[in-house]
Amino acid sequence: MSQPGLRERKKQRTRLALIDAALDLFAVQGYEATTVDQIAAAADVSPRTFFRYFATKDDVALSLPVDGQEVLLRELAARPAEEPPFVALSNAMRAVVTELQEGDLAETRRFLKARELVESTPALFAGSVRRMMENEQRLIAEVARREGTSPDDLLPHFAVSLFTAVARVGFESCHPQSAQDLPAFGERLEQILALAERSLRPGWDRLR
Amino acid sequence: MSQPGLRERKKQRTRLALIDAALDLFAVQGYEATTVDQIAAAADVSPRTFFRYFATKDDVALSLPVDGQEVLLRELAARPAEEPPFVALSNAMRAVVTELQEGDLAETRRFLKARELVESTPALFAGSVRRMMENEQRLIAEVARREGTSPDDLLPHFAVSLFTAVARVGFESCHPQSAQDLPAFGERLEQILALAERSLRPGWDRLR
DNA sequence: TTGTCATCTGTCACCGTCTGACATAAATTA
DNA sequence: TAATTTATGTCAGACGGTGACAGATGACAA
Repeated sequence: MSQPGLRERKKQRTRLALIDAALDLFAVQGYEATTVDQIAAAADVSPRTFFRYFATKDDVALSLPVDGQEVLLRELAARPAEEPPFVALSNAMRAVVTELQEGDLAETRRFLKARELVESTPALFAGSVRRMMENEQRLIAEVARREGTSPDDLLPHFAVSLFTAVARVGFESCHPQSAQDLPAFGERLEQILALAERSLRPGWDRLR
Repeated sequence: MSQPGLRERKKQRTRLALIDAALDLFAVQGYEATTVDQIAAAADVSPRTFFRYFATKDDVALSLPVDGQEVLLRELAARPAEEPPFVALSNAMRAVVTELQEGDLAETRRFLKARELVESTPALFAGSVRRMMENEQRLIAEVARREGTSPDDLLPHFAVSLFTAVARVGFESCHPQSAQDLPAFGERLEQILALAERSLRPGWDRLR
């Protein structure tokens, strides 16, 4: 019943072992105080192998949140074309949160752990922001495609930039510890989206 | 007439020498291909001394833009209390651009050079965003102080986050090459601020 | 089962960033 | 000029990250 071969399963196992080992060590000793050698030793692989799975040290903590960005992009592409950019982005984000709630428990726990760590570690936070900005370009491209405008057009940039700003503010002071607290994510999201709606003029994100 | 002593002047000179050497080398060879040793050699100091002036390699390229952030904060504090947050932030930014136009020519040239480099180098751009986010906290604190609310309050976060998003979009595709093109900055700023005003409801950034 | 092939892994050597410690040289002050 | 700061150079080293090569291991066909 296991689609992937032994080799592939082994790879996934060491990948998760590295992530878990890193997350634990980071939580106990702090990010900077933990060396790649320690992570590799804890996961029972050579230091060189670590870098075959993750390009940089922060990648190991950021890989899960980055996957989340990927999901957001996928959900955005799935939204109907009638929805204006900001609405589509909002609904895509709602779908991501829902997906997180319905996902595997261990996976959710890992994600929360990683998020907590990233939020409280400046170096990791910086890396996270960097990847978010890279992804922002792809969000802009997708919005431009939906709206039938050029990616150089100001509106997609403006809409996406505003949306990420809103989302960032919404989640920055929301720290669910366990998977039980997860609905807090959804509530917080609705709260901040409501505030955004109160602040923005109707139809601002679509040309008339 | 020179207020600071010889020692202080010498320090400023090597500091500028390091910045100029770095900016030149970065422009010619690229950021990653340039080593700290090369920069130090070009500025005629030991590599160790480089790190006494700049904590990291990217610091040397980012120090000027970071100074700009400092100016923004100072100008914000100088705005009258009647101005709502977003207006005060806008006017503070206008003041920064004006200050840049009226400043020393060589200084302006350096700033433009650094900005161009940061914009086109992912690693530097990431560092730039990181520092901007650190500064964002101070902007939030200042807005909260002006409005007499807690820094934990959602509104200062929201207002500052929206403003930086707007500013970022406005400047991202504006690349004045020489000091002559500098008015383009101001025009671009007015353009994006007008778009923001069209998109936001009047009075959104202040409690009623 | 066996042998071939592709792929993953460990070892080694290396470069570049960044830091602590110590000695030296230069500027400041008396 | 002598004494005291303070900046700088030299040195050694930790850590992140990479290329190259060899050996181990799973995939696959005969």
